[in-house]
Amino acid sequence: MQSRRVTIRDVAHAAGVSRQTVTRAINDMADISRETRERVMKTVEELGYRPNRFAIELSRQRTLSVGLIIGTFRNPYYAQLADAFVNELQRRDWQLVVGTSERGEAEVIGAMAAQVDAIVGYIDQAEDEIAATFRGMPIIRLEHRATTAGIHSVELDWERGIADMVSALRAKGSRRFAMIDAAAPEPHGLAPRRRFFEDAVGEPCTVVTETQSIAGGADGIRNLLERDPRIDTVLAFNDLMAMGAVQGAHTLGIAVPDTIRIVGIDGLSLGEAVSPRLTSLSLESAAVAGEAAEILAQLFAGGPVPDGSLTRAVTPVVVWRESA
Amino acid sequence: MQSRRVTIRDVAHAAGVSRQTVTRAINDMADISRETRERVMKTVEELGYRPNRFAIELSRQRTLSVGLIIGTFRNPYYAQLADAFVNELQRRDWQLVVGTSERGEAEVIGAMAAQVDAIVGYIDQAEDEIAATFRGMPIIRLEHRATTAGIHSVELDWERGIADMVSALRAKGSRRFAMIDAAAPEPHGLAPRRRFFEDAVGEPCTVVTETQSIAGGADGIRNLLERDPRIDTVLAFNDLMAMGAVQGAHTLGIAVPDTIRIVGIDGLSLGEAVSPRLTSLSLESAAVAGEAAEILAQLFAGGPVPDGSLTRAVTPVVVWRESA
DNA sequence: GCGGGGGCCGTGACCGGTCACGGCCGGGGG
DNA sequence: CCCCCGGCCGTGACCGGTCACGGCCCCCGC
Repeated sequence: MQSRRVTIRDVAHAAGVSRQTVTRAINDMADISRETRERVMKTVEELGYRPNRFAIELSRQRTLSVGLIIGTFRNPYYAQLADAFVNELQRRDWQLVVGTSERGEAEVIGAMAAQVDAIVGYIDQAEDEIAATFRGMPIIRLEHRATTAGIHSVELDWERGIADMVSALRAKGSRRFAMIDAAAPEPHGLAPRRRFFEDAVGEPCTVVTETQSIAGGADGIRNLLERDPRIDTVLAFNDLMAMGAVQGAHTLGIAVPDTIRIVGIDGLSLGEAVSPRLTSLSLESAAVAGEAAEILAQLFAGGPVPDGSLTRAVTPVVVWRESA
Repeated sequence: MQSRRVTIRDVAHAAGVSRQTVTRAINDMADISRETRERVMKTVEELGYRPNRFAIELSRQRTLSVGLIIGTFRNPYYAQLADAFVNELQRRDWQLVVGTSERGEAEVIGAMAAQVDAIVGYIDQAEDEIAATFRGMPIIRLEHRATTAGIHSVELDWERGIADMVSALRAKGSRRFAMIDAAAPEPHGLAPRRRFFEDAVGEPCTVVTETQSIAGGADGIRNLLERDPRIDTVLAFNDLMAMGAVQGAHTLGIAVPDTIRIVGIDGLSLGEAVSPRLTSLSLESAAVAGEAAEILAQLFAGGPVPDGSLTRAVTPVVVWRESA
């Protein structure tokens, strides 16, 4: 392991050429003869030269890394979202640096701000505060529409997604709806799930509140059935709870989806692995990542960006599998 | 949105001082009066100045970002590993950029190499090939011991971990062991699971092979019991399959862990959420991340690094919950 | 009155690349 | 024979910060 990094000057000296010629060789540029290029490349090889990324970016002024802020990878939804972003950004040759808001969102964003060209993710802090702290830094908020100039967003159209789901369920014969809500909603204002569900169903429906876990889902369906045995369709707060619910139904000897339909929210691919395979209102992480990337591209292009907020919406759509 | 980035020179000019004074103000350095500092900071605020990270790193020569290569976030184990790395690196003020080897490991590593100061992760490529391509770049292989000079590793001591697990199980009364193996082992040579399990058990035990999913786990326990009804302990290839197995046992009316003990492999926190809570041979992702970080620190320190490979081992340890 | 030290600030070089430009040389057309 | 052009290569400036150093001024002590 060499003590000091070998620079382009070292290579140039060793190969008996100028720095510029080394650059030409490395970057496949014109104005260099075949043999010179080969000689330089051989020298590069021998010296183990790796160009300094900071120097490159400094002179090229090209932008390429975006920070993603999520809650935690231990939540499968966030993991899947991260997966979507990796794929999307990888496709565009951008780098993804991830941060977890577990130990202080502000700190993480701050540390990240020095390293990335844009930040996208689940952000709780007051928008105006963020906008003030990181003026000039492109920021995209996920799930909720941004209301502050300079902060953009890709929002989820809960209202339409849930309404579509309910009417599709009705078409399949659902009549008595119920919901297993989560006890302590995460700070990101996940309330819309329940609100729009009740709106779409029209009449007030039975709702129980349980802990966000598989066990909570199992408890949920039991409590639900206790209150109203004629329920034929259950929406769970998320896929994990929905999985618990189908498991609970199974224990209770209730056929899913024949006597009771169960649908989750998230659209986790994990839902493919259970039996019956879980039907779920997908939060479309791939689409979210795609739209975010589009906004980013627009911002990076440096073209005429309205001084307000760029917003794109994706509507959740149910992926029909077996449980409903 | 300003058309061009505002630089330190702009700030200096606007505040009527030199660049160096601006630096002093920004970085809380000495040799600057209170009032000058305040004036400069106000100018910074007004102009929306953000220092260029590339310029900073170029002149400071500090290293700070490491790339993590995993299979996919859709595999909960990788997600948990990523989580552990985010936490570990965040603690050390290093940045984490992640890459997924789904669409071409070589491409991802290549793209990453230009952006990070070290690479750690699950790597399949021939080691010597990698070493040749990225000489000088610190590389840490996960799970498997590196055999090529210049490539380091933190390996999993499957042998000891599994042996300890088996003897602990024996102490609890287990006598007839069985295993639900995975049909198509991932390329990373996951074979050790079965091999060391059979070694530890001593006598040949019943093994069935199923698909890597919850449903596969359920099938597995059914098939296992068909072959040998007296089985009292089952090891599943991973936690997902183990969850399927306990679910399947439940369906069959078999008490877990009373008549049959079930343990998974991974140590997913997801196992906390099911009922009964899953006992699992934890792959200790936090420890793995920690050891990797230690190696990284040693490498970055620039001290005397042996020309061979740095290797640390972590032994899987079972987290006892309810299923065994 | 003079030397020295500390507070405060500015200048030039440098980090490691890239870019714009200019020079040299050989060959072909007028 | 001259000129021009294209292939090939090198030089200086620059990207936007930081670092080492030096200068100025004021105050204090002898």
